[in-house]
Amino acid sequence: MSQVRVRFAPSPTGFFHIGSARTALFNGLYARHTGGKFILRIEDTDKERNSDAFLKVIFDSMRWLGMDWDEGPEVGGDYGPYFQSQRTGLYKAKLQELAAKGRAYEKDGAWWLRLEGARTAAYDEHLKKDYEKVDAAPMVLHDLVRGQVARVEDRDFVIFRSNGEPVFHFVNVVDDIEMRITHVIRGEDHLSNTSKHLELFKAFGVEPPKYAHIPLILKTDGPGKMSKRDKGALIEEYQQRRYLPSAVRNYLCLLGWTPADGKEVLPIEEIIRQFEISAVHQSNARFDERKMSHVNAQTLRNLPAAEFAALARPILLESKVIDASVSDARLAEILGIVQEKVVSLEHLPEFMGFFFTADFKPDEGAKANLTKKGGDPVARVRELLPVLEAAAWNEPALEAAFAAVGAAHERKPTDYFAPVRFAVSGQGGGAHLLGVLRVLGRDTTLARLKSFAA
RNA sequence: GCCUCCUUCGUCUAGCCCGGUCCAGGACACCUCGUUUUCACUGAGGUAACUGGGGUUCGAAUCCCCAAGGGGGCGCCA
Repeated sequence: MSQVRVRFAPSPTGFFHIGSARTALFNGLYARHTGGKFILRIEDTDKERNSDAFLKVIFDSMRWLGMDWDEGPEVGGDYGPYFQSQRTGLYKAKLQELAAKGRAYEKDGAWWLRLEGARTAAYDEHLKKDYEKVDAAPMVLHDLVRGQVARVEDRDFVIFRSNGEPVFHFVNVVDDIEMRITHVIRGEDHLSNTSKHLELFKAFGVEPPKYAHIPLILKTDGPGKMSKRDKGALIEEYQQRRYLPSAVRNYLCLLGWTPADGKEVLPIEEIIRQFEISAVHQSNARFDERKMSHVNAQTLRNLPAAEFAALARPILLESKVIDASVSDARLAEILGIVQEKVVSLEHLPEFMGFFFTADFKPDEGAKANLTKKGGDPVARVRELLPVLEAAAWNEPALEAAFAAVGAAHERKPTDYFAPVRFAVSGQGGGAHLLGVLRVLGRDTTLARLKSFAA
């Protein structure tokens, strides 16, 4: 079989929707899996609804997600131009081709595709109007995901508007032919359009590509598919919230497809290796922000330390937690104990800000919890202070100090943990406490404890 | 109204094609417990599902039919 050629064909009419991202992703995965080509084509035939700003959103989002295209805008290719607005001549020529065959005709200023079959008058309950029903043969689709799906297209449809512009169904098919597309992977919302497309391929006398209609992403709760107004529906939201693009991509793969080996958090190379269209699910999936967040956290913790640091530094700079004077070595030391606990880059500044300033904002909830377990927190810190002052500043010694003070006052060593954490960080949770004290350093730790106990 | 797709824990799903190994496995979330480390960590447990009804069969989550529910489409939008 010849080389696989798939395309993602968005219309720059809005934001980059999570469903679009996944469609693009599945196309890209299939291209990479098979060693084929991934083509980006911009469907901007409707001038009323297009904008250059939206175009940039598509490019930025796709690149952010690591979905680079082999042919298309900004990269070129042998089958361009890749903007449908620049292919008008081609569409007109193809329309003439159908007209010459007697398969297209003009009516009310628009051009229509003429279906083959006997005609009768009928009434459409939905549109509340009469129409000419065509007794056409069913179009049988052998969908790679859904199997055989037959549907009858029973009336002629518009392929060129009266304003001279071609409609979606027409350009979509013409370009798939001209661009030598071998597989069309798209959302299930296009399933019932496919009979129109198959009629067009038939009219052109061209063998249609293989189709794969993938399930849709539904709202977390409530009826219907994700709409752009739903929380979490737009890729830019994840960029703003510091999600790792690889984690977003990973989660999106899990919506509609399952890795054969059952591992859910896995690198893109492994996803590409395992990805099969035949394994794509048939049923729609509900979007789950919490699971996505979990995938993000897992991915974050699995990052090599250097990579984590490279991501963390600009975020900490931007939030003014650190300035440029903080050395890589110092940052690495802190990040070393933070990475295993933090769940998102978004929360990194508040999670580790106390390492750089004593002027942190105490967590009121944590403060309220202090007295619950260990009694009076100030008393605990006072008991502990002299022992810590005498201790060597490494984790085993610090652990021994907590144990000693606990034994001396007939308390559990852990009764001292929460007060100490709160005193040095203002928080109720966070990185491993002994590590925090070690990295914070003897002087800073003791100073904050004294200040707390004063 | 018509066309079409889908239907396993709250959610994402494995199993279904090739019926018995499934009183249905995993993950997220939730709950409980654990550690001389509190915790946004980690470990161990737990609650929780084959939409319903017929049929085929010795035997059905798995095959067939019907119903119900959900999704999508029905535009000179894409």
